[in-house]
Amino acid sequence: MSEIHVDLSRDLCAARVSPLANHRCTMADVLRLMQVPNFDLEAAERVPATMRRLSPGDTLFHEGTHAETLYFVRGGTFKLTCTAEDGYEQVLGFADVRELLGQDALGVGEYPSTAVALDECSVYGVPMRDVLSLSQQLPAFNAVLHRAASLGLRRRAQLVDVLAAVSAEVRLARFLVQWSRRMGGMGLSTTRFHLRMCRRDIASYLGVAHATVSRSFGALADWGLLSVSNRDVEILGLAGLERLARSTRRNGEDAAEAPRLRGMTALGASVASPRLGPGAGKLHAA
Amino acid sequence: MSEIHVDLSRDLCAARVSPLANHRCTMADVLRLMQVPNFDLEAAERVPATMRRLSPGDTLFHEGTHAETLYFVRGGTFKLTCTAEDGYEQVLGFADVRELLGQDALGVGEYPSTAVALDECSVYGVPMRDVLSLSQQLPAFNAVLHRAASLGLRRRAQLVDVLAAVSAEVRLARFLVQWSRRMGGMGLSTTRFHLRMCRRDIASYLGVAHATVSRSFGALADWGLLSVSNRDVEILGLAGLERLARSTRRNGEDAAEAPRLRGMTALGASVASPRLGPGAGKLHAA
DNA sequence: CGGGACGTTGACTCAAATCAATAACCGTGG
DNA sequence: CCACGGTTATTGATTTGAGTCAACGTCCCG
Repeated sequence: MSEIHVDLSRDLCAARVSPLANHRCTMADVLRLMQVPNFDLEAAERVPATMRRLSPGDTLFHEGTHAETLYFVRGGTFKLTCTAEDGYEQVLGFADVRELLGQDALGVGEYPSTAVALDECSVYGVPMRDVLSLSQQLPAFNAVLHRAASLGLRRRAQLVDVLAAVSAEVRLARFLVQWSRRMGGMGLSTTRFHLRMCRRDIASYLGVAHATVSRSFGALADWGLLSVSNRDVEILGLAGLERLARSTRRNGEDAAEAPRLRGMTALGASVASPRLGPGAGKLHAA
Repeated sequence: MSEIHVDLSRDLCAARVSPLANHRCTMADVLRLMQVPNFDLEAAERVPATMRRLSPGDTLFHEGTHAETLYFVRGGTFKLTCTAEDGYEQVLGFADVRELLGQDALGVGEYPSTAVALDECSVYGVPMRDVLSLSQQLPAFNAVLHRAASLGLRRRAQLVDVLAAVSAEVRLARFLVQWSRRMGGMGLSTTRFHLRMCRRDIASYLGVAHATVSRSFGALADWGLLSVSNRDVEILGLAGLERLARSTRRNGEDAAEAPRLRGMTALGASVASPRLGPGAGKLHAA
């Protein structure tokens, strides 16, 4: 409700700054972005495409609207959601550089989800109705589409993987491991990063209440696996976090249970006094 | 553990009956199966493909093995799973006629999931390494692939939808509604059907304990929404079931119990007292 | 310096996991 | 035909993890 209001105002704001600013570019830019090794440069440059910038909170497309454009994320991070009719917003995932947005609309004609920019973003756009014919004309583009489809399917499997975990801590651990790998894949640090989404979004992605996300972060910090300050995360024990993430059904005890009731002396145990107010073992205290 | 043993023995058994029985056929058969309206028949008939039959329990491909073939389900139902290293098996979904199996392996070269036949099945197979070039040569095939990718993405979203539900009853309701629609899409009854999978598989798909699935079936039966005997389900109140499936976070009670049900009077609405004791509306009890 | 969104923490309650026993089902074979 | 083991399904008793509600602290932006 109030979120929708915010979205709209943000949209208007962005529209003022750059009113539907679709800069012209070509398919060659798109293929370069997608790191296609070699392709028919001349042909690609004859195919027009668009480029668009978005600010945090801007909506790239809304669930249910007619799908006119297939997008390629050039930079920034998007949040993909789908909204139940009672207003509950389920986060389906996050997309960053080189991911496709709107591919799941190819068959149906309207977007089944909403894409919202989480930070400064830019995308390339290709008209949806040209996609099929273009994929015939440009084999390189076709390959990109198929690879992206395969990757998209596995991205969704990741979400399933997270939601399938029993405990909230394990879900969060899996999410963080995924995020860490994603950061690594982009050449960034796998142990220190800034989460672009708010707790509520994480909670929705994990399928838990947002209060539980806070508690789980606290638990992971207590176990010495990470330190967290707001959206800045530093993973202290990546191996331990991965082990925890791997745990299923009640055998998570190997990785997690020991510290819980005991004073957790085994792990390094920098948790002198458990409740010292906000951030006993937190980052921002240092 | 024991399941693996069973799978292997079944595989061997099937291998005895029809040892790798890949019947020859052509791409034209595949395109006909996929209901492509018009295509280059001559060209399609020049492209070889294979057909294979499977019995219940047979494994079409194992997670992690080299992906040689893209499959098109010709008949029957498959279970898609992925197995954690500790042996826990997460059911990712079910596939029936006209769905693609192995498309998520296109980019990586090995299957990220396992496909097991739940009943008598048959599939067409197309060599994975030919898929890209074939999609260039046969626009109809290319269109099929893109449509399937889009549909596959939305199938996964369905699973997310189920796992995102708060209560076990709502999850089961969503699953049953999905299954009902799927049956309807195949021209079968939307209200009476036979589930091909065991409770354990349903539980894994729903992300709950298998005992909870039983209880949820019981609850739905108590509420007069369906009757169930083993794997045979009859939906008595499809509208009510859909309303229950739609409910989220805490307002599920509105949908499940008295208040909201008044909207759908025609159904009998025999939901007087929530606690009626076991087996109030069961089929086999009558 | 508010105001509003975001984040953390506590208390309470309840739905569901777990453990466990029983009962139905099914193919096999005496 | 029924007896038999194995798998699958239901149901009960008990415990606990996490949802909900609510209060408070924090950050940021106008």
